[in-house]
Amino acid sequence: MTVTLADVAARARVSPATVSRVLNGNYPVAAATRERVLRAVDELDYVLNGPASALAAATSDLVGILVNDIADPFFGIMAGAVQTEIGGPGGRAGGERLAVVCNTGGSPERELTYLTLLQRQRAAAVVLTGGAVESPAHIEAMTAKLQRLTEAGTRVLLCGRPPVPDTGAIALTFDNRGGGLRLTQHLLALGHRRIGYIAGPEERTTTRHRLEGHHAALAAHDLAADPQLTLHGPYDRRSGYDATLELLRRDPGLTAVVAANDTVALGACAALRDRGLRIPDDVSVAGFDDLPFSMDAVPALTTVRLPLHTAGARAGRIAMHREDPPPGGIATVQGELMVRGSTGVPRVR
Amino acid sequence: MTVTLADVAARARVSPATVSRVLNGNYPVAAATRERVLRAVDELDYVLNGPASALAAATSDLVGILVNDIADPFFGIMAGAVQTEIGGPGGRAGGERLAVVCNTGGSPERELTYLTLLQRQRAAAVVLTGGAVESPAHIEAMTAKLQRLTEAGTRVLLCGRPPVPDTGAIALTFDNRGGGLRLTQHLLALGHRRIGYIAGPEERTTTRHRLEGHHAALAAHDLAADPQLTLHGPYDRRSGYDATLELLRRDPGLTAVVAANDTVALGACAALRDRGLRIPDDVSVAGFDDLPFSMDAVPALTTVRLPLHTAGARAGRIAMHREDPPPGGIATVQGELMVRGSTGVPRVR
DNA sequence: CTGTTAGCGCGTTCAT
DNA sequence: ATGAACGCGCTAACAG
Repeated sequence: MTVTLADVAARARVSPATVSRVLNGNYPVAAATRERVLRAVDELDYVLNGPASALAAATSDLVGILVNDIADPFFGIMAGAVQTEIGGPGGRAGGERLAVVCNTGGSPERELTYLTLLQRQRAAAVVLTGGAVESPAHIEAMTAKLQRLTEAGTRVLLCGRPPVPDTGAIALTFDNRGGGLRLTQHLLALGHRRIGYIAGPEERTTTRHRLEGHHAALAAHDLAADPQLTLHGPYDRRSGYDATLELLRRDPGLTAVVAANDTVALGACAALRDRGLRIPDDVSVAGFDDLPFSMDAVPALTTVRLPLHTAGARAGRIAMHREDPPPGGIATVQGELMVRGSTGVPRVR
Repeated sequence: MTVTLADVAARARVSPATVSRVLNGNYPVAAATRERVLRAVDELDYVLNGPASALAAATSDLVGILVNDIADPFFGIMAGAVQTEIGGPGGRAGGERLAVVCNTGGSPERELTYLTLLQRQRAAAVVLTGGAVESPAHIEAMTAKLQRLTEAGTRVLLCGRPPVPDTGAIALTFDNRGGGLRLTQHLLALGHRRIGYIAGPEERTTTRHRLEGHHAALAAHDLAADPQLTLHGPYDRRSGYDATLELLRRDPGLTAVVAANDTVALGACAALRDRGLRIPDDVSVAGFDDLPFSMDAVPALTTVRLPLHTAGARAGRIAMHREDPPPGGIATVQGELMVRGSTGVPRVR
């Protein structure tokens, strides 16, 4: 029924091994016979059997990419960058890798399950993006799983994620703490003192690090963070909207809101507008990530730009052994403070 | 080195066949022996070899999703919806499918190459999203390729894409024409007569259909489309920005701009603001798709909502045979006009 | 440079 | 309900 390598070999009057060599292009083959083989391939419309090939060669051309939410450009940009670098379709043969993008939805269980699935596929590499859940149980399970993967020869990259010690995983970590620090420094320098903070989901590294930066900036001004002015929520618009209303309720004298990311910040802006407050005249707003839409917000969003594309591309190259891993297997990637129209000096009262 | 099914069998003191049966859960196995097997699996940390399994069973648990740009939420939302429905990680065994998201970048060649790669992996299903390139050569190549795939037992879904006749592919098509029609009708009803149109890339079905709707609405008012007021460009902010400036140059009396999609519309808004024009007082702006950020634009964007999530989810279910295909294998999905603040009556001059 | 020979690890008959 | 044996389609030695 379906055409196999043997069929091609028969038609080209060569051995199956020769066909395999032509297709993989790893061994020398006479130009004439190669031509015959390729012609036979075309004539028969032959398509290599991936699973069989992977089984025999004990390798695979699959690369896994784990993301929290594929619909969020934060992850889409990184995933896209990884994919362009792992050697997507280009020339006729070889080196063509398929990216398996796995949506964990932020669930630790699904994260582990997907890793098992990728291990099952004998993936060539796995790139984990976004923050990690910090529960001890999950950390332990992840450590074991990543160990198993690297031992099996799968290259493991952590992109925008803290290192996982003793696993052989290579980490390109975002400096969320530093970014959060500079952002709040900026607000403090403008004169803000009563700053609301809409944090991300609890028990996640990204949330904690950004918040730590915020606290560090406050501490440098001898200010303590008011626990009443810190709310947690998911990375969506709704969270920013609701949290902002709640913050205003708790402290109507608020002059600035720092959001977990740009999407949340957009929700915050909407809530402020609905309350009749002007940005930044009445309340300043800051985001994080600098997603593409942030510069088109009105006013444009002050935020911390993360080099998502660059980091993803680098992760992809390292995964494919086309670039050396950073010394010690760990690199910290800095964010850049982007001051735009959504932040200004606090109103005088 | 690596643990195989035989190792598990030995430890559980059963035959490899029994282990296989336990793992796949398709044949009756005594509860006691099943327990022994599962214990052995855990103790040995056994992970099934996907390629070997796929080779022997001649099936795969991979599902391909083709998108133009994974960083664009338009595609991210659909891809995420497909993925939730194809049976991601859930219970212990079986039914766990991996979504292979392939970024074509809008290139016909890469689209075909990815399809070959997926065919090579013997993918269980393939979902193609977004518009199609309309060149005769590509249509012919696609027809052949999709035929080949469906013949090989791969379920092919077109999500937000026109049908490809004679291929067995199931199509859930967006009514881009109707959406474009209603959008321009809305502007005409407001009194606009000089409307600029920033179309998507040329030679694509989505671009053509939305434009056709625009023209149909104009024709219904006995208006002809001014070719000078239609510009083509990619689906990005920059295109909207540049095209808007060019449109204003060609016709400073313009009262409305219709954009290929919301992202382009955001660029258009930015250009208008930079020119000192108010929205919608001086110029109305309309987008398409209703991506999440569109309601947070200032003013909120008038646009056509496409049920991206719903359509993706349905495509996923049909792909997995969990829902019947539409009659004739073709369904048209309507968009909904969302009138918001970015459109209003034209200025009086 | 090319053909021959063995598996890769698993699913699936066929027996029992 | 379980075991034995074969083959899925391909790659990787090893000859020649």
